[in-house]
Amino acid sequence: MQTAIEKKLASYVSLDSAERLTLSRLQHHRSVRPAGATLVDEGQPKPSAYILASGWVFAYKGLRDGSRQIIDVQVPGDLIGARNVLFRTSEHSFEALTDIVVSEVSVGDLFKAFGESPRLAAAMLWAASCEEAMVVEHLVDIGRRSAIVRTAHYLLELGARMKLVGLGDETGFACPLSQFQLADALGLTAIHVNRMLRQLREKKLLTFQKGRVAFDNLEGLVALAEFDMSYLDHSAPLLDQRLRQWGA
Amino acid sequence: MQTAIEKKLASYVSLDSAERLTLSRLQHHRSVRPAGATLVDEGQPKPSAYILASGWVFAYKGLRDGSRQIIDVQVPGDLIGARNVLFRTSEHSFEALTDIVVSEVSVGDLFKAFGESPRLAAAMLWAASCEEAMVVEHLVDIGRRSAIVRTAHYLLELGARMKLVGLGDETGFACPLSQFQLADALGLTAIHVNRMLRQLREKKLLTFQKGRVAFDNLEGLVALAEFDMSYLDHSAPLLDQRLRQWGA
DNA sequence: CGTCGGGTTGATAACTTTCAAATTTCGTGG
DNA sequence: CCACGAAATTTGAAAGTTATCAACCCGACG
Repeated sequence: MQTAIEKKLASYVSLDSAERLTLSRLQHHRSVRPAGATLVDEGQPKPSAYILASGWVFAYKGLRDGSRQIIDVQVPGDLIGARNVLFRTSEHSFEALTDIVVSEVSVGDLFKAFGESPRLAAAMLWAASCEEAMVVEHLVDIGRRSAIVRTAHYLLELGARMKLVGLGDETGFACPLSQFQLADALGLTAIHVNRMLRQLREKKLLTFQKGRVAFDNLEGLVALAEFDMSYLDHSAPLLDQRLRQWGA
Repeated sequence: MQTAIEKKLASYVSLDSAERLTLSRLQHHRSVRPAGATLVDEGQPKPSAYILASGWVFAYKGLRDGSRQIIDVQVPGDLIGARNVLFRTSEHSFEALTDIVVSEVSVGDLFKAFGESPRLAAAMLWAASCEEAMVVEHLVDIGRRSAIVRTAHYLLELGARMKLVGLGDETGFACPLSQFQLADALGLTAIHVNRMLRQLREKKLLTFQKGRVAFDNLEGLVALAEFDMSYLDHSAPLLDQRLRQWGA
């Protein structure tokens, strides 16, 4: 069976069997963590990354006053800690939102894999670059969009990402975030998130209940949120073209 | 004379004369742009990056309703477009805030330089990673800090960055941002920024007037903003240690 | 001299949080 | 299977923060 990351990367570039083997070797050190487990703690150097096979993880930064800001959430197929591993100690913590299955990947193995397959490296860097684009989009979300638009936009983005790994479609997806966690991601209060969700429900745009986000009116939702998913699109053709340019 | 980027990178790792030569070769294609010029426009692929030699640039994303969010600002010594160049079309626009001097760097030259000197590559990736950490910090700023704390925090960060390239000290720095632009960076209204600046002035913490930010009471300011500059610290020792680990 | 882009200020409106409490959901032990 | 308690969701009312609207000031510039 195809793991989430294999599915995702395959949608970026076509990988041959040697590359697929390299990728699957990266996922050897599997482990299971319970919901609530801390993967990487703020401030501690952690010279390994994780590939998330199943479940959700989120990266957050805690503030002195006890509040916190969720930077981004990782869904199956995402690389965890890619940014922090290479050159910096971790600036933020990672916590499992659900029970998860992760593969620990050491920096050495990652580099070795990159050396064996430039195409694989390109696909993974592309994925990392998409995740960074999402952080930027998140910044815009929080900085300049009203609470309701922000909420809609964020849930649409999550839906698009889940669809990319086959865990969601245009009708919705399973979302384990509590309203408190959603609030920490959106820079709002849980209470206000609740009201925004009610508004969205009353407008018959989306329903978020019992751990599932249902897009009741996807078109209307996209219009409300000004959602433009180009920042996380596949663009396999573009990536392939770039690779050819560089002779990889 | 040392350019800003040379000064900055030298503070990360010690570069030998060959590496310094490589770095200076990257800065051959100098050009001057007037304030207000657009370097990279949203949505257009742009297969080159820029090294900013002097002046300020900012990256922003415009929204349909005419408002915009400034993602980050680049000060002398920063690499512009590093993120977008390698694998993605540009998600946001770059605009010169002042008259600037930039060196255009093609992807090819960049890769070649990286091949010639792993230490140089590490230093530049480190710098890029610091810039990313600043975006994350910016996200936390906007998401979870009050307007006044946010304003103080942001100006402190800019001050720290300017100090890194020798353009500022603990008394303050020259800051060409208008209150409108500061507002677009902070996710606030220019009017509200004005009030926050007044409050900071009345508390004798900082004065922002005539294009200069003066830290009237740096200690108090750091306390108010909960400013912890570790996310953009030098850490030359750490980087050197990592390099040795990898045998570079 | 008049205009124009910033900056400054006040009054009012809108949005979001805070506080308080009721209701529902869900896991656990009886 | 039911009861219980903890956690999450939901709602209302009041308070606080930030945006909007409307002026006015000021220095730069043609």
